[in-house]
Amino acid sequence: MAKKKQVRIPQETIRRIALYLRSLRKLKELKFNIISSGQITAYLNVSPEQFRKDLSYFGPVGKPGVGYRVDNLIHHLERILGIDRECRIILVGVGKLGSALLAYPGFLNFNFRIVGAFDSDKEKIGKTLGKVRVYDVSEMKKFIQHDRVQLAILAVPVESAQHVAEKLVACGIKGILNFAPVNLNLTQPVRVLNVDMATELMTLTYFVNRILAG
Amino acid sequence: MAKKKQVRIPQETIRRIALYLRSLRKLKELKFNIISSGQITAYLNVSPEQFRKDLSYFGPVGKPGVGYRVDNLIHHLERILGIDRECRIILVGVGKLGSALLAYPGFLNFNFRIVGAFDSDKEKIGKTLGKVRVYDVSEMKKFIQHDRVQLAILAVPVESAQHVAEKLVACGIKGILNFAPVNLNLTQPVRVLNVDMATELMTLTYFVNRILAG
DNA sequence: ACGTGTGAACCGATTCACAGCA
DNA sequence: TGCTGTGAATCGGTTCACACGT
Repeated sequence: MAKKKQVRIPQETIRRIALYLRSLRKLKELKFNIISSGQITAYLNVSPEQFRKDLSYFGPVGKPGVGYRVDNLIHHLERILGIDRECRIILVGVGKLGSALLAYPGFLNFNFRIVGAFDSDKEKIGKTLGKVRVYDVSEMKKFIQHDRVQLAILAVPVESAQHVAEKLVACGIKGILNFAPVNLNLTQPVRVLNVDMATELMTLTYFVNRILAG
Repeated sequence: MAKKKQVRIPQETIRRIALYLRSLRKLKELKFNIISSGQITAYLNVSPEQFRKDLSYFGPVGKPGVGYRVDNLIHHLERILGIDRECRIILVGVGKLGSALLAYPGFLNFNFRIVGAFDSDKEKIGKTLGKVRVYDVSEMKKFIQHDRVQLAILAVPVESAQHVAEKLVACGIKGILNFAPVNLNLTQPVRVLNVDMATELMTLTYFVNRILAG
């Protein structure tokens, strides 16, 4: 995955690439073979120039005067993101939200497989939700190391989030998708992405009030 | 809510203000009365300067040489975001994810109240989850207009998301928190915020591979 | 002619540096 | 002195404009 230049790649570029990929999958289903930057961005709130610029960080892939081969581009983007092979993930915290996430079909579509769920509630341990079995948190380390798991979804209550996150990092986890409404403080080289519904709603409220104010 | 200048306020500033608010609530619980920009940002991955700059868009609120009164600042930020009074929201799509969101306690903490849930499944209509009753989608308009609801959480399957979103806008909804993995195309003045778990995981995978590569 | 790829120009957000108040 | 508030400088990302390949 050779970066072309020493130029730093914006995080937003990566996020958009994930978006392009989702869109391309749909276009492929609809039997598109070749598409242009204008076609793919038409329904994405992204300009064609932005799309081409995003791709340019990773080297040429389209044909001037023609466009992009859909298959080719999908594979290219999957390689960039590192999801061209199966990514094993674990889920910690099998409450209401955690259970819902276990059933979320979107993950498998993109080569993510939840290999285990973990909780400290004896009631839940041993059960199987969807196709995923729930284990005791004390078994996390074994799992993470045996299956070379890099990513964890954290869906525990806010009180235990920091503690569990530290434990995950100690077990070797490199990326955390955090659903707990708290800022995790971790020193190790871990990447954390927060998904915070309440914060999103507050942001939305602000902008809605702006719309209504004119 | 007088904006001080004609300067456009960055969206990230608004998102961070929501973050500050969450943090301040916690500090208040811990009996802090006065805090400085350094104290509040210490655990937030935000610099004190950034914090002060963010606040500066909305006029002075702290005391030089002293800091900020926690109570005062909380109220100030709530007013900025428009959540100083109760915000009524609805939820559409009572599947696994929708049900989990109904039970999410974080909303109420910030003055959001889900006044109704909607689904097209006759099995679900009439039931009460948590304290929220599930209604037929055909009753949405009545609700939205009667309760002056501005915000909707969209948790329907991806196939119906665009259709339902259009319906919501037609009913007068001004902001949508969209959990369906699709880019909604809406022309009216509506604000859409997307929460897409698969996209987040892909982004995370990219950065984790970067960490491991050095 | 058409559409990609990309350096350059532009624009907006963050960081810096400091004036001013308690 | 300590900390806020903010113009100015810097930095990074997006947009523009166009050279090049088909």
